[in-house]
Amino acid sequence: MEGDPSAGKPPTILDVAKRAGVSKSTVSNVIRGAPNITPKTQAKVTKAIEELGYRPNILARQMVHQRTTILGVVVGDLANPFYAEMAKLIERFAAARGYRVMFCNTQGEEEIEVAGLEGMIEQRVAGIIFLAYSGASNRPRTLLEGRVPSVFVTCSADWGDVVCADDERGARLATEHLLGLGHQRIAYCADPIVEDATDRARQAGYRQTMERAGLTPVVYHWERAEARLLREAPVEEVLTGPNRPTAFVSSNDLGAIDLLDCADHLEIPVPRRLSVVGFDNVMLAGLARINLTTIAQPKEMLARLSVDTLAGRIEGELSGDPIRQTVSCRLIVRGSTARPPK
Amino acid sequence: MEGDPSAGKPPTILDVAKRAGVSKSTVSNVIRGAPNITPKTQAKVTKAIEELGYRPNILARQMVHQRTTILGVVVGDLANPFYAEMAKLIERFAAARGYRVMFCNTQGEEEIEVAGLEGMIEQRVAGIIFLAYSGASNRPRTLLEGRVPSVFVTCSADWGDVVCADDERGARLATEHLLGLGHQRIAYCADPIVEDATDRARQAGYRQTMERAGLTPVVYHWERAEARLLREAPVEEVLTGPNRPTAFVSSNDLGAIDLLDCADHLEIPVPRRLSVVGFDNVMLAGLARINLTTIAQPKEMLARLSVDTLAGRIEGELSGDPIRQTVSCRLIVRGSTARPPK
DNA sequence: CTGCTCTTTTGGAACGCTCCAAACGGTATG
DNA sequence: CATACCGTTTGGAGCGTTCCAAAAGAGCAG
Repeated sequence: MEGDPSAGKPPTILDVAKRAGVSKSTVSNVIRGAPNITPKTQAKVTKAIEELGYRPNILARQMVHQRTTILGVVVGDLANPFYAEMAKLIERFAAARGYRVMFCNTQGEEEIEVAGLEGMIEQRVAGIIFLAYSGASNRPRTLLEGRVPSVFVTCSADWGDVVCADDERGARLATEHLLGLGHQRIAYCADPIVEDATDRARQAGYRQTMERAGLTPVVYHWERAEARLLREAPVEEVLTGPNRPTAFVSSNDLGAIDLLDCADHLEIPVPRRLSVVGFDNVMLAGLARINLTTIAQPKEMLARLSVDTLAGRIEGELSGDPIRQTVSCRLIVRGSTARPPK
Repeated sequence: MEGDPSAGKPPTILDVAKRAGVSKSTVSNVIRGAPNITPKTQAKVTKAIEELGYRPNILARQMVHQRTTILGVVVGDLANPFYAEMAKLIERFAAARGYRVMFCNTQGEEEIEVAGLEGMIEQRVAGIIFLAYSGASNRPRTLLEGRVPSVFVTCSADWGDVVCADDERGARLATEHLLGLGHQRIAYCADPIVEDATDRARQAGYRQTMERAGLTPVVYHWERAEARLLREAPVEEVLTGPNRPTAFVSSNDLGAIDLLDCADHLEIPVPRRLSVVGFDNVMLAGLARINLTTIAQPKEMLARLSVDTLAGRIEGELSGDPIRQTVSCRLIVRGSTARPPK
C-alpha cells in the first residue's frame, strides 16, 4: 500500500495533507502558524499530524531557507573553567529559545579559528558567538561581516554586537587593590593558552593603572607548549629574582591558579611573600584551598545577553548598527592578596 | 546579466557546469570523487570551481542524504573539568575527521537528555556520543536504536558501542588502596550533579571490594540543589559524627574536591584525619594545593576511540554487533590519602 | 441572481544537490 | 563495415519543505 503510515519512511507533509484532506500548502501554513486559517481546517490538520506522528523535516526547511537554527560558539579553551561555564550557560539559554549549539575550540590559534568559522558558515549557522576572538587577521571579518550575525563576548571587536564585562575596569580594580595594599612591583601575567581580545583589554587596564601611578608595567606570558614556563624567563627566576614582583595580576583565574601552584612548588608563601589576583571568579577560586582574590563577572547575564542579542539579530527584532552592552565586574577579596613583604 | 558570478548569490553546481562546459552531474561526480572521470574533464571542472570560488552547498547535500555530518555529544556537566576536557578532545578529533560537533548539557536530568536527543535526531546528526547516560528510562533507546549510531563512553549501555575505562576496576583500585592503608570505615560519595551509568559502575566496584573485605559499604549522595550538602545527612554530621568514615572514595574528582573543601572548612586535616580518593585525574587534581590521590583515565584515548568508532559506524567500515572497547585506568597516589587515624 | 470584495486554500516553482538509468563515443572484435 | 562492449557523461527525477501568484469560496450589496 502506498499511504501506509507505518511503512518505513517517516510521514511527510504530503501524507498529512492527504489524511487531512487538504493541500500540502495548507498543512505548511498551519505548521508555520500563518494567519487566516479557519479553526476547522486548523483542527483537521492538527489531528492528522497527531495521528501520523508527523514531525517537519528540519533539513528540508533549512534547504529552503538556506539557514539552520544552529548557533556557532567559538571558545578559546574548554579546559578553562570560565569558558566551560559560559559554554554550558549559552547552551542552555540557546536551547530554551529553540536553538542548537555547535562549538569550536580554538586554543587561541588563528588557523583553528578560521577553519572552525569556515565550517560553521558552510553549515549555515544562524549566528556566531565569540567567547574568544583572536583578532589576529581580518579573515574572520571578511568571512562573516554582513553575512552571519555575530556577537562578541569580548570588549573589542572589529564588527558585530558586543556583550562584555568591563575588562579594562576590572583589571584596574585588581591593580588598584594591589596598589592600595602598598604593592609597587606589580606584574601582569597573560593566559596560559588563549591570548585574545579579552586578554588585551585586561592588559590595557593594568598598564594604564600602573602608568597613572607612575609605575612601570611588566608583562609576562605563559609558554603555551611547556606548562609552568614563562616566555620571558623561567618562572623560578621571575618569582625569586632580585627585582621580583611582589604581586601579580593574572589575565584569568586559570593562570592565577597556575601561578599559585608555581609559588607552592617554590615554597613561596601566598599572600605573605606574593599576592595574586585572578579574573573570572571560577567556581574553584572560592575553594578554601585556592581562596583566590579575583574579579567576578556576571556569567549568567553575559550568557543570557549574548544569546538574546544574537537571537534578536537573527529574528530581525534587532537591526541597525552594532550595539554594545557592558556589564560591570567587581572585586572579590579573598586570601591570595595582602600587604607586600617589607 | 544572468551568469555573472559576482552577482550576489553564491555560485551553484550549475554555474560551475556551465563554465566548465559539462553537465552538473559531471561536476557532482568530480566533487564527490566518483570513479571513471577523465583527467581532462577533472581538470576543466576543478578550474571552473577555482575560478568561481564554488563551495558545495552542504544543506542541499544534507537534504538529499537526510543526514548531516554533525556529531551529537551528550555531556553531563561541562562545569566538571573531566567532561570539559573530554568535550574539547572530542571536538578536535571530530574536526580532524571532518565532523562538526553539537553539545547537549544534561545536568544528569532525563528530561533534558531526552529533549536534547530529540533535537539531535531532528537535526539528523550522523551519530551520538554519550559522555553521560542517565539510563533512567528507555526513551533514548527507542528514539535512537537502529536509527542513529551511538557510542557510549560509559561502562554500561543499553545498546550501541561502548568505549570506556574500566570504572569498576578503577573503583576497586581506589578502595583497595585505602584498605591497604588500613582504613575500614570507607564511604562512597556520588557525583554532585550527574548520577549516571558511570557513577553506578564505580559504585559497584566500591561495593564489591568492600563486601569482599567483609566491610559494609556506605554510600552518600551530594544534594544537587544545595552545594555542600549530602542527601543522607548534613555533611558536617557525616564528617564529624561518632561513626564517621576515615576515608572516602568519590565518584569523581569534582566531588572529591568538594569533599576536601568541606573538610577544610571543618578544619579536618587531610590526609591525617581523613583520606580522599577521586576519579578522573583532572588537571586540577595535580596542583600542589589539591594534591588529590585519584584514578586516572586515558582521556585522549577515550576521546579518539569514541570518535573513531562512531565514524566507523557512520561510514560503514564498522558493522555488525555492538563492540566494547575497554581501556584501563590506574591509581595515582598523591597527598590526599594516608593511614587512618588511630 | 449577479457582481464585487475579501478571506482562505491551492498548485507549482523553487532551493542545490545526489543518484540512476540511459545515452554517448570510442575501441576492439567478428 | 557492422556489432558489441566498456568507460564516460548526461538528463531527469527525486529529497521535503517554503513561498507566491492565482484559484476558489464566502459574504454581501444592489
